[in-house]
Amino acid sequence: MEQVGTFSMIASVSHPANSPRTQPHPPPYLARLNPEQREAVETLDGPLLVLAGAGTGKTRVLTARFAHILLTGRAAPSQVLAVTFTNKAAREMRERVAAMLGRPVEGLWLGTFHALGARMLRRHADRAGLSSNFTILDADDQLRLLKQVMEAERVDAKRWPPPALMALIQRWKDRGLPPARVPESEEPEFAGGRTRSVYAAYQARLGTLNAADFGDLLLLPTELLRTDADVLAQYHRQFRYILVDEYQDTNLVQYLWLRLLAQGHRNLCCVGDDDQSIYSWRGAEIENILRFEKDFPGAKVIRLERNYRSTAPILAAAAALIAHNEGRLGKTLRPGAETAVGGAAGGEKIQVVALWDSDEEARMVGDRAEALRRDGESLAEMAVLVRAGFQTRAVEERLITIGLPYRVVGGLRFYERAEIRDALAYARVLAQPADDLAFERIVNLPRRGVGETALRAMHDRARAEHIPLSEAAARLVAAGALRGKAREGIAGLLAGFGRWRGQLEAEGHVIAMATMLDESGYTTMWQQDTAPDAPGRLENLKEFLRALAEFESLAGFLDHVALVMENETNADGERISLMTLHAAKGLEFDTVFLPGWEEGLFPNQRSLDEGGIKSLEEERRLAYVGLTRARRRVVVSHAANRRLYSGWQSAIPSRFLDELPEDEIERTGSAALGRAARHTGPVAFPLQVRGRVQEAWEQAPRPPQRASLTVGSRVFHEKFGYGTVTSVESDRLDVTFETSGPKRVLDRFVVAA
DNA sequence: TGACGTCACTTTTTT
DNA sequence: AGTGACGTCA
Repeated sequence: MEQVGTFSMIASVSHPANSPRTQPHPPPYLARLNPEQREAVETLDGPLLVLAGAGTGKTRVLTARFAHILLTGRAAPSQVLAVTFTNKAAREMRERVAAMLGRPVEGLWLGTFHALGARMLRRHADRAGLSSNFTILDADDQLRLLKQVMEAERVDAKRWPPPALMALIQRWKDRGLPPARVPESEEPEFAGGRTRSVYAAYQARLGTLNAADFGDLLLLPTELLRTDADVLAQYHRQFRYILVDEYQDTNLVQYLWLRLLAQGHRNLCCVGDDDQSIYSWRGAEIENILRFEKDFPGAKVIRLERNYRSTAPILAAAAALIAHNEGRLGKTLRPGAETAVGGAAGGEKIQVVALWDSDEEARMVGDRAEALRRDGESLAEMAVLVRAGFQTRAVEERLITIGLPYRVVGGLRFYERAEIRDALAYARVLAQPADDLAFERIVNLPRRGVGETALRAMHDRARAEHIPLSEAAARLVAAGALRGKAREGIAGLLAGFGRWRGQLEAEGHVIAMATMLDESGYTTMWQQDTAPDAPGRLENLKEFLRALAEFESLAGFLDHVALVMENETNADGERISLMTLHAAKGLEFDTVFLPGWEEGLFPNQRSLDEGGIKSLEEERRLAYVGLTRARRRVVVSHAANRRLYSGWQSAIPSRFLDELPEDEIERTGSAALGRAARHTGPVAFPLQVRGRVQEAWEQAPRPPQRASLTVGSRVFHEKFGYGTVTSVESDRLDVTFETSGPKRVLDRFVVAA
């Protein structure tokens, strides 16, 4: 995009008129908007909700609005608060705003909820009982800390799984509840009714460690704004305009934080799409967006419904699907004036492919992707979007076999690998000797003969004298309280940290870090490791140092790591993308494959068990997100049998398939033709049975004496072989198979033996 | 302290 | 099937 203005424009634009609409020649960033978009950009005063459907130009509106605020002189960059959900979105907005203004913008409060929360918390750390260089703990550290606290509080970790308690605490934090505010009535039947005291102890422990967990980054600032009128007033003065992206994904504490900040000027603009709310499991409350007009009286609501991304059949299918949801604000996507490809009338139908098993499904995806590439389509414009991460594996294997380049997005993340976390722990101890969690991780890594006994001694001493672990270790060494290897090992490590800190001062963080990894023996440990992945880990460590070198200080780097847990997107070469539906939100591709549309998997059974109808609606929104990622072509598929753990599981087609409009889809597939099709080759046959795959399924070999199947019946299943029925529940049978163990199958897939 | 065997569990999604 | 937690043994 060409540069549209500079700050020299500000003067000329801001003075003469408050309403830019009255100007004869609107600036280019306004001219290219449709009327609704333009209204969303120009409605600056008061609360505003922009309901932006998929592909309706949401990002364009947000950035144009941002630029508009600055260019009309309504506010300086530092007076606008812009919140996104992901780091990627924040980066994008920053770049686009800079492009519109024609230069980089300094002093912006633009970032993710967590990054901005952290920034605020560092400013006022003392008021939250922390010092400003507090450590941000990741999920792993949180859990380890909680386990320690549970032990100290004598809560049996065997009976009460720590992850469950962690989830409980996080949920409280998501709702803006510090320990003191959790009502007694919410004490669950868990941990012997002591969850709240464990929570309190956990928070206290965080305080002594000078650490905050992810939830605290929002909880503590919100608590601060709530209780400290001075701080609140300070931010009211500062933030004249507030912009929020993906509002449908906010949780309660994020809502409270925003509401407190918005009380000042009431210029709050939230952009979101209730049909794309897919994070309730993480505490997001779709009610936030549904309630907006009540929460902010006098709010204006603008709907963006013109979709410039997808073909008409895709939009029709998505609209029909999402119409099955009850709790919606209501909004229908329709093709925009100049629909990208195919025009409003044209466009390929949605393809629904029925396969025999997940292997065949993977083959279908690979073959079709390959065929499309032969026709000249770019692999970079194709994506396979799945419900659950494990589904990518089958596809990956197939893509490797046929040699089609792919990348898994959001799979294993760089900063979660063991060697990187180890290196980070070293870095943390270097930066903050009091970081007990990090110290504990590396004190015996590589092995230094520090076992349970030595560790316990350190813990005891630390607790008794209220000092960090590393300090306790030093005193134990000095007092000669440790023996043999442990003593030497710890003494050597502590001496090392002394040197490395000196080096940090003198020669900078990169040199110090590299020396530390070498001298501590950590690098050597991997060099001597004969495991096949050891060289790769060493390579990762080098990459770690490269990443470190891009930051000015160790502290800056550590913050980045905690908050920007992204995997480096090495966008080298053309690759088809594999990712979960969640990870795909906000992206778009020409061709989208949606495998695994089966009951139990999608909609996901576990999700349904937990949340009932609400969860079903969320699953449906996930399907909606999947469909609307596609510009030109969607291939949905489902398999009758899926590899699960070590064995196979049979499944029936997803109910979502029945919710797609028959006119917009084309059903093909080999599954319904049964065994014969599998032996005649990979060709996909159109079903002849009135296009209804469901009916074709029912034509599959069916036991004539179906009704006679009872507990104890001996049956035969195509995939699992012989077995005995252990229970019958309408058309579902539990069968213990002789070779593959107990399975739940549909009666139509077995015959009496 | 560390090596080895057994066992249960996994697969929903992640800032 | 692959993994991690846990117990037993040298």
